[in-house]
Amino acid sequence: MNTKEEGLYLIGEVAEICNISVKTLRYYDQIGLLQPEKVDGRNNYRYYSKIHMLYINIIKDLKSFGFSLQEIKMLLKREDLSILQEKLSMKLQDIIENIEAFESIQAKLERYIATVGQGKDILEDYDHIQYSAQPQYKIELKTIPPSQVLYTRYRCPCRPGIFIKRYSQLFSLIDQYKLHRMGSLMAVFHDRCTQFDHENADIEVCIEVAENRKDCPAIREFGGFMAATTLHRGKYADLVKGYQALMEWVQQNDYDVNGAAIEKYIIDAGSTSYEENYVTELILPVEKINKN
Amino acid sequence: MNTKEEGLYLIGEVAEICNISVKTLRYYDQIGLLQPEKVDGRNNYRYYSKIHMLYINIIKDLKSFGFSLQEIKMLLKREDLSILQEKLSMKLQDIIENIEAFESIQAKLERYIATVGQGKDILEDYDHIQYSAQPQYKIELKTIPPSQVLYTRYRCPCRPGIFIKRYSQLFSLIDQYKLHRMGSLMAVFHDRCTQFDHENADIEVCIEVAENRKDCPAIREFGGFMAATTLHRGKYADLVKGYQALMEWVQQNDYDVNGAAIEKYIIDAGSTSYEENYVTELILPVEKINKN
DNA sequence: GGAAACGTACAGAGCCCCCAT
DNA sequence: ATGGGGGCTCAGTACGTTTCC
Repeated sequence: MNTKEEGLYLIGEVAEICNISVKTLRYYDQIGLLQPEKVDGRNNYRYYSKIHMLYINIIKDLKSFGFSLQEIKMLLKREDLSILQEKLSMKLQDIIENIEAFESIQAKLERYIATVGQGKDILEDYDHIQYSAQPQYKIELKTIPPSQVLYTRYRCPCRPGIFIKRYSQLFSLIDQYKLHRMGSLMAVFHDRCTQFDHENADIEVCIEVAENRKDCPAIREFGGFMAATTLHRGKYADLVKGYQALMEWVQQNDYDVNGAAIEKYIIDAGSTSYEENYVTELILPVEKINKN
Repeated sequence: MNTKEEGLYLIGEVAEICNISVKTLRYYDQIGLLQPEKVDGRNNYRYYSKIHMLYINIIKDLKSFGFSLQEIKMLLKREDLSILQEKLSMKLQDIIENIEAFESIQAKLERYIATVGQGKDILEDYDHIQYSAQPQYKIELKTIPPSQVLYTRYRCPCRPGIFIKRYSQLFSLIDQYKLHRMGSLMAVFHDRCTQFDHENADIEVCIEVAENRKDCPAIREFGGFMAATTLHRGKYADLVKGYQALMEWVQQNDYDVNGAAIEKYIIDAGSTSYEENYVTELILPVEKINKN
C-alpha cells in the first residue's frame, strides 16, 4: 500500500479517526475549507495527511465557538494572532449574550409553565366542586406582592377586541424597550362600578415586567396592597357573578373597597380556545372598616 | 374605509403593530400557521382581525421557547392544557441543557483566548529581547498546579506526524467520553535523555481535561510538582537549546531532575502557520539537592 | 463487495430582488 | 401598498448511480 508508506489516508479512514462524516469532508473540500494533500488523477480519490487531522480538530473547535465555515476558512490562514484573539473575544461576547438571552427565556418559560399549571389545577378543582355542589366562589384575602407593570390607561369601549389591541400595543412596547414579561395580562377598571359605562370606560391594561426601568414612562409600581380575591372560570360575560360574590363577602366581613377592581387573565385565549376553560382572578383592593 | 369599520387590518398594518415582517405573515399564511380572517376575492388582499395580533404574540413566545412552526401549529389547536404543559417542560429542559452547553463552550473559549494571549505576549517579549541581545532563555522555577489529563503512553517514533496522529486519537477520546478540553497539548518524554531513541521513544501525549472521570482509564492526575521551566520560540528542531539552558540552570542552582521532561505546546500548528512563531514551554521536574 | 466518486434534492424560517397590480 | 415567484441562506444529509480497488 503506497498510500500507507507516504503517510496518507483515504477519506473514509480520516472520517473514522476524526469522528466526522465522509460527506462532510467532501463538502469541506468543495467549499475550499479543507483540501486533501493530493487527489489521484485517475479516480479522483482524495488523500489526506496527518496535518489534516489537526485541522479537522481546529475546525471543530472554532465551529463550536460559533464561527461560520467561511470565517473559519479565513481564520485558518492565520496571518496574525491579534486578529485571531480579537475574533475569539467577539465570539466570547456573543456566547455570553447568548447565555443571558437563554436565561431570560428560561425565566419567561418557567413563569409560563407556572401559570399553565396554576390554571390547570384551578380547572381540576373546579371540576370537583361542580360534581358535588353548585359552582361557588372561594374568597381569599391576600396581599398582592409589589411588582412593576407596563401599562396604558385611557378611556375606550370595554370589548374583547379592544382589549386584544391594547395588549398588542403593550407587547410592542415590550419589544421596543427590550423588557421581560413576567406575569399574566391584567386589566384595572378605574371607574366606580356604579358609574361604569361599557362604551367609554377608564381602563388600564397592564402586565408585570422584570425591570424597573426609569426611562420608560409606561412602567409603574403595582401591588403592595390587601385585596379580596376569587377565581372565575368560564366566559367573561359571567364575571359579574364573581364580583357579586366578592362584594357580599366584603360586606359580611366588615371590609371596605378602597381601590380599582383588577382582573388577572390566568388562562385566556392565549392558552386555550375553549371559553369555558378561561380562568380569571378577580382582585378587589379592600381595607378593614375602622368602626369609629 | 370599510375594513376599519369591520375592525379588519391590512397585512402591513398588522406587521407594523406587531413588529413582524410582511413576508413572515405571508409565509405563516402559506404554511397554514396563521390564516387571515378573510381574503378579498378581487385582489387577494389579506385582512386580519384583532385576534390575529394575539396569536402573533403567542407564536412569538412559543418560537422563543424553541418550538418549530409546525409544533406551534399543533399547540395552537390547544386541545389539552396537560399536553401544553408537558411540551413546555420539555422545552425548559432543552433550554437548561443549552445553557449548560454554552457555559462549557464559554469555559473552553476563555481558555483558548488565554492561551493565545499568553502566546502573543511571549512572542512580543521575544521580539524585544531579540532586538537588544542574543536570544536567551529565561528560566523560571514554579509549581505545576494539579489537574487531570487525558493521556496515551506507548513507544513510537518521535516525529511531528506521529504526534498529530496521537493527538487526533486523544480528540476522539474526548468526543467519545464527552470530556472538556481545558489546556494546551503536552508531551511527556519518559526516557532518560541519555537513552533517548528517536525511532522508538516512550512518549506520553496528554491534554488537560475538566473532568476527573473514574470510568475513563485514560485519565490520570497531573502536576503538583516543582519544575524548572522555560519558553522556547520557534522550530521544534531547536528545542534542544532550551533543554541545554534548563540543564545548566539546574546544575548551577543545586537542583536535581526528578521526573520526565514535559513539553507544553502553547502556540503550535493549531494557532499559527509560521513555525518561527511556535511557542513551547519546557517543563523539567526538579528537587533541591539534599547535601547529605 | 465495499469504498470511493458525482449530482441533485431537501431541510427550516425566512430574506431579498424583480415585476405586476 | 399589495401580490406572487424564484433564488438564496447554512451546514450539511439523503438518495441514486457509476466507477474503482
